[in-house]
Amino acid sequence: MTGSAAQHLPEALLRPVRGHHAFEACVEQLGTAIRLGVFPLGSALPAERELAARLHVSRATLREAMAALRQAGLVETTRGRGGGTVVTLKPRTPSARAALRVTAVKRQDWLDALEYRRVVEPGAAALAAQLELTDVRREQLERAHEEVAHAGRPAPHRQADSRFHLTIAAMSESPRLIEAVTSVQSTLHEMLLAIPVLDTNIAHSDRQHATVVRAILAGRPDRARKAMENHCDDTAALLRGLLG
Amino acid sequence: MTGSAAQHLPEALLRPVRGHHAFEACVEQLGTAIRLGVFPLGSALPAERELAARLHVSRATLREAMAALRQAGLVETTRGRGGGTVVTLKPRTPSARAALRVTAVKRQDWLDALEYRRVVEPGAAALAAQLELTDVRREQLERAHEEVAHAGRPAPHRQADSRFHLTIAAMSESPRLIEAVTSVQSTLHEMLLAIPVLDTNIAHSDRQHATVVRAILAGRPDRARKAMENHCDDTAALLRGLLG
DNA sequence: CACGAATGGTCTGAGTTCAGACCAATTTAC
DNA sequence: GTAAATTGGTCTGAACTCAGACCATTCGTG
Repeated sequence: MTGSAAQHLPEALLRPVRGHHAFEACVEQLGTAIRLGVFPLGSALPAERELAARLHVSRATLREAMAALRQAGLVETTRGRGGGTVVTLKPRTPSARAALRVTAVKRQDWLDALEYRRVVEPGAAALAAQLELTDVRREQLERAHEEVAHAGRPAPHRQADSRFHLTIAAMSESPRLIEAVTSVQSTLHEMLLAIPVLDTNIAHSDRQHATVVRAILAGRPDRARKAMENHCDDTAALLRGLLG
Repeated sequence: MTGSAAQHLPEALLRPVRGHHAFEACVEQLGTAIRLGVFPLGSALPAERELAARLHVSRATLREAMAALRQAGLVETTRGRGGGTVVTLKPRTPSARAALRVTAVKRQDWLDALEYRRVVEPGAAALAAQLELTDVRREQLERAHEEVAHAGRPAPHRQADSRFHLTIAAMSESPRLIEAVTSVQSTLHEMLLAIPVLDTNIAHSDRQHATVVRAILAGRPDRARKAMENHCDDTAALLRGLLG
């Protein structure tokens, strides 16, 4: 028996091979993107055929998802050339009531997301700082940062914050990291809807954003990572506190 | 137009909603686990009903996957009580010939995996070091480490190395990190099959493993992370060199 | 030996997903 | 104003996946 030491591994490793049905996954991904502000209010989603191709899903399945989003009031659709599907969802304001329904499993998942975030977001920031960014990219980053500072409170600010973090992830140019940050921001967004955070922290948070941006633009990976770690730590401490 | 700055995000963010069909995903996950040594030669897989439940897949689908693994010679199955499915695959020795078929896309994916690894594995090591490990866990870690040092060359050593890294990930107790490390080790394994590495590096690698283990057992997160970063950097440099 | 328990093997009917062709509405180009 | 292009809307038959019941084989227990 060569490998009895591996006894504990299958236990930890075997995980669901995929989450749920294809159309549910589409609803979730598109809904999340809309709520995070990747597709802001009034903007158009890609055409069905393109979207289906992007998500590796048949058009029929994608359309089921679109119907769900339409029914939920997130988007509206018009036909013909120049038509398409447009975002109609106004950013929601956090409500404390949702916090009551937090199960133990979800709580555990949220805490895990905070740990994970503190690994992947600083990693993405460091990677972004390490690359030679084009002028276009540098501008995108500065723009995303400005929008956070100038966004209204509280819902638009939340979306702008998500976009800021996702923009940094995109700068890393690592598909795996981009996916990791997207998934973690989605969970974070869910948490923040259930656990409203006070305005007081926003100024602090914005100062930390500025530090991260400076480090990335200056090409200082270690500094960028450290700055993002501080930011994640502070946010996490706040959320863990409110989670009890 | 509130969010024109987000123009670049959908481009980077929209990703396939799921990889492939369920049974292909099962084949991949189980095949990977077997090749990585999570299920060593001669060990038994969990019973079909349990595996199906674990992978969130119907038994019918799981059985299709099992049939594929059986046909590929990775496992053998016997019936009746005390029967089950047993691993028959001997660890493969790397062959240089496979390297010829590396497409540009795959090459890009491999390089991404190296970047990603350098983020998630040090993160997992730090998290593991930060937790209060039970005696059982400490022993599992030491055991996994010893096995790497004592494993035969080259294929069993490769498996033991995977198990070692996966063990550290499991110690982090973060489902997201465990999945990240599993996925990255799978890609790494694929790379190492195509790009054989010389024995010379193994001694160096083992010394780095020892440093990581010491830091984790001593409860020094920063030290553990740094040590794992060095290890990832050295492995990555080697592989990038051989990839050209 | 007989029975129970655990395992893989088989079957069925319903629901999901797919690829692709085709229809309908609308705007743009000429 | 007409034609082309682009978009969403609809339909079909095949393949995949599911849940669950039931069968066959083997081992341990009494």
